[in-house]
Amino acid sequence: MKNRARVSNAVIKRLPKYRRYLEDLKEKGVDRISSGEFSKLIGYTASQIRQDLNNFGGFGQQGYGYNVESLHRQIGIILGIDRDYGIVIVGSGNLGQAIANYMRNYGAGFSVLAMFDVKPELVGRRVSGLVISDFGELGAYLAKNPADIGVITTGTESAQSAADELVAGGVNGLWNFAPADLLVPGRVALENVHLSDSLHSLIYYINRSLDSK
Amino acid sequence: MKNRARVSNAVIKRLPKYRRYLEDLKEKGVDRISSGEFSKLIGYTASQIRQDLNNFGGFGQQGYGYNVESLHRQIGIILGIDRDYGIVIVGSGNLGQAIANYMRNYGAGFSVLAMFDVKPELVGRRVSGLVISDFGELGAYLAKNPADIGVITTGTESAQSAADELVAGGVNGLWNFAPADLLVPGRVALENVHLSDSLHSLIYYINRSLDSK
DNA sequence: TAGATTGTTAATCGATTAACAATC
DNA sequence: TAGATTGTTAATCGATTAACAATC
Repeated sequence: MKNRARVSNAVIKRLPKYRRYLEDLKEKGVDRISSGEFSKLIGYTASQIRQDLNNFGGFGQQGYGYNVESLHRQIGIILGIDRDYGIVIVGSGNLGQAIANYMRNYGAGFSVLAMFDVKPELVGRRVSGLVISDFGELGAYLAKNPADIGVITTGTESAQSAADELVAGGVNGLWNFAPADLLVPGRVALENVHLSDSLHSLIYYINRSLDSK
Repeated sequence: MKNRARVSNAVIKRLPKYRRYLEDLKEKGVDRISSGEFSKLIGYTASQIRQDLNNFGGFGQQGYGYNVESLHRQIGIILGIDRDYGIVIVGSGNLGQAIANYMRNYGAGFSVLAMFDVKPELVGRRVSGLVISDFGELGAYLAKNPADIGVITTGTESAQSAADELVAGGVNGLWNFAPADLLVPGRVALENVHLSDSLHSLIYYINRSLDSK
């Protein structure tokens, strides 16, 4: 067990954004940045930026700031995106196909290994070079070809059973797009993309700003 | 200007989840629930549930709890999903098409009015009964057909100009799927679905649980 | 060296939880 | 009425911001 103090969820959720901005800066040829300049760009306080980064070590240098290239790489390592992940997608409708494409064109880092669906009319179809398999074959497939991440793009009613099969098959994380709160053992990471919840809060904010006019 | 005290973002983000669980309960024929029972189900403390709901009024009744059907309806009204929204989608690749389908099959509440793209090979194509138009026509279209919400499923580089056109065309909210932080005037609501950020934090948690084994 | 800027501790702010009087 | 459970105030907890000594 690695002795890393637990870092708050709020910090983790900001890391990808830091990395995204550092990538931009890198592309623009900027090679150093202070927490003050970074603050103006990204919209977090300088204090928060320094505090956040210091959860993982002292990446800066007094009087200089942070080296863009090196910090970008470090955050990649902290997140763990410096290695490859095998992906399996369950639910091969429109959304599943879009995610398959998204991940295949992501650049390095993700290999979409297989796609599954229960619907006979989808099984056998080709999506960006992959043939959709029957959901019933998922267990046997994972036994032979271990995967890191299971993507759930099924309907609500099938989401939990998809999760169960994926977990039984040994995946370490689930990326869930179904509007359901899945039950998974503690060892399995779960990240939800609840599109309908997101849309609902958008609508709240639309009406709030309409109200105040 | 409606005199509604500002409710914290954390509360708003929980409202759709409350509603989702109430919908389930309604379907199961449950007609009342106490904050204590609800707590066990949804995983928030009873205290938080009562506190959250009381931001919008006293929906409960001492000694009884909350009426499921009525609370479900009330939260819908608070969110503003008791009326219809016209949607325009900019970016008609895989993700845009998936979202178009998603919204068209959402049930009531959303009308996807039109879809746009810059790519000539997409323009003219048919997606679930809609013909994709050229992005250049967006301004003229919105002038004739006002829309409430603009969905941005373009690439990163086109996202800001898509946002600008949509805002100029009078939409009240943007649902942004591009990995970019858009600049929009205060009157326009903005909700981001940063898939890559979500995926990156999933990967962090996968590695953290692998570490601690 | 002097100036800039970090790393880190202390202060503040906001959100969550606990407690309990009000009341159905 | 008695019991249950809310609405709401007070206490706690955690996250953000401010301040500043350390140091490049």
